[in-house]
Amino acid sequence: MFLAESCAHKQQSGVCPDCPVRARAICSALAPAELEQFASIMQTVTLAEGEALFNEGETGDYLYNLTSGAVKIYKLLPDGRRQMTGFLFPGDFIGFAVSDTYVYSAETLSEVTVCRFPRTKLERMLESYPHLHRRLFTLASRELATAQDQMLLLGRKSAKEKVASFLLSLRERAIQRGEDGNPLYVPMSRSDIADYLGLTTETVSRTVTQLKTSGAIRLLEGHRFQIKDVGELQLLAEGA
Amino acid sequence: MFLAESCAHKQQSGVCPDCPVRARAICSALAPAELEQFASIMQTVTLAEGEALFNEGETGDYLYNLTSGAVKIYKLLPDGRRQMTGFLFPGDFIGFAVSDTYVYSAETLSEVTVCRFPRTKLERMLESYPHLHRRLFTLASRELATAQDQMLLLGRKSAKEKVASFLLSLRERAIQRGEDGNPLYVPMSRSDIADYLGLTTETVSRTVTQLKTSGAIRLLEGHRFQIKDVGELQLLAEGA
DNA sequence: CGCCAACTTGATAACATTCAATGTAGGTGG
DNA sequence: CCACCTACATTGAATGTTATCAAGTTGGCG
Repeated sequence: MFLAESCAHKQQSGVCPDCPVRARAICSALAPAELEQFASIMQTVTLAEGEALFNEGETGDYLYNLTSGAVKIYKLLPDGRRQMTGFLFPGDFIGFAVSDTYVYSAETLSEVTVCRFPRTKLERMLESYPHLHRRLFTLASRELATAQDQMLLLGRKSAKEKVASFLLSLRERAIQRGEDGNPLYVPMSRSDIADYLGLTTETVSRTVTQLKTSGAIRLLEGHRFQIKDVGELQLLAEGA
Repeated sequence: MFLAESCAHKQQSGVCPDCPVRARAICSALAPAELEQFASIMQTVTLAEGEALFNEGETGDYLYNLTSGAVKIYKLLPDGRRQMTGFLFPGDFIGFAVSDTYVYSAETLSEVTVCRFPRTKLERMLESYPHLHRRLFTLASRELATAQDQMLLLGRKSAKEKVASFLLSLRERAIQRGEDGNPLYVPMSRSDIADYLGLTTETVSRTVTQLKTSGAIRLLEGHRFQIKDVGELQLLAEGA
């Protein structure tokens, strides 16, 4: 829960062409010359685990693109109840904004590097490169579809279905990023998972144990899950 | 659950300039000349209550803009469990697509009129008018924020908080559309509301009764709710 | 006026939460 | 290097909110 100010700010130009996540990030819509201008308004920032990128309610001065590590996005109720609205991985864009303040909080789950864009400068650049809006629209639509899947999960699935769905979606995204997804790296705590799935830590723990006992998964060292039977998990995820 | 084919298809050009929802719809991004081209690829369609605009899994041949009436958007699990992902009102856009098939179903809650756009033609038009993507991005971002609020509701709020939040958000949107929002028109059934809030019809009914008994609301004729104490409802919605 | 669907109300049950205790692993300092 | 400490995870028992099952009631529409 520390602010981003405590971290190293390195101004780096000319690194974008070699960026490992460029194909999936917003930058994929840019020609080389544009990419250079893009890089000129951007800072590469490294954050330690547990640091806040920003908090709900703060003025949204920066937008981010995650290049390594993982980030959690959440909203809070006045009494402290928390709902994760997403987990972000390399290539993901952070800070879709409708208002001038952030409508959710973002915090690192691991050491993280991000490309940070001052909002005003990025907006000015978007004026000149309208095709970037197309890219942003695509990314936002995709996130919207994910959000709708999550609503189905939160509103209508049982604890077991939720956990199975969660593991499968993490795996799916890992594969999208070019990892093999099995064993699956699960960097978030039981409590983070619980707040993502609308459950308690205890229920998540019990359910994971059930899946372990039933032989669908196996827990490995270092926050890694081995999925022993993907098909089984897919059946569980949809309530079969 | 009937298909849209059974309804009247009226080709109407030149009506857009007078459109009551233009300011809030995607069309607000268009200059008069562009609007005319827009209208030329569009059909105005009227549907009766209970008709499907499209179903999850069908090829997404059309996009829609709702001009009157109300529409429900939902996803289904294989065993029939349903999650509403949204209710749409005049001015709302239907059919943000990431794939070539619809990822949810849309069905009318009342008699409805929509502007219907063939996807391929609209996409071709988007090529020539890139600023439309900006508009689409804004609309998608807004929907994304709404979806995140809904995740918080589904994952972390009690039945009472859910119902209170629901009524307030309906009211908020009615006000945005220029209606006064009190009494509030609630065109959806208890079952629709339940599937939106992740509850059962019985629980929604009981909770509404509670709100009625506590004096926060009053039920009027014709699917109308009078909110007697907005502040009270706002407190309930956030768990105070 | 009567019928059917939607809504309400009641009794019971289940799933997940809450409260509580124990177990485990990673990191720190002696 | 090991013991300790803390945070995280697991397990257990009891409780509670909401779901389920089952009647009734209302209201809209032919």
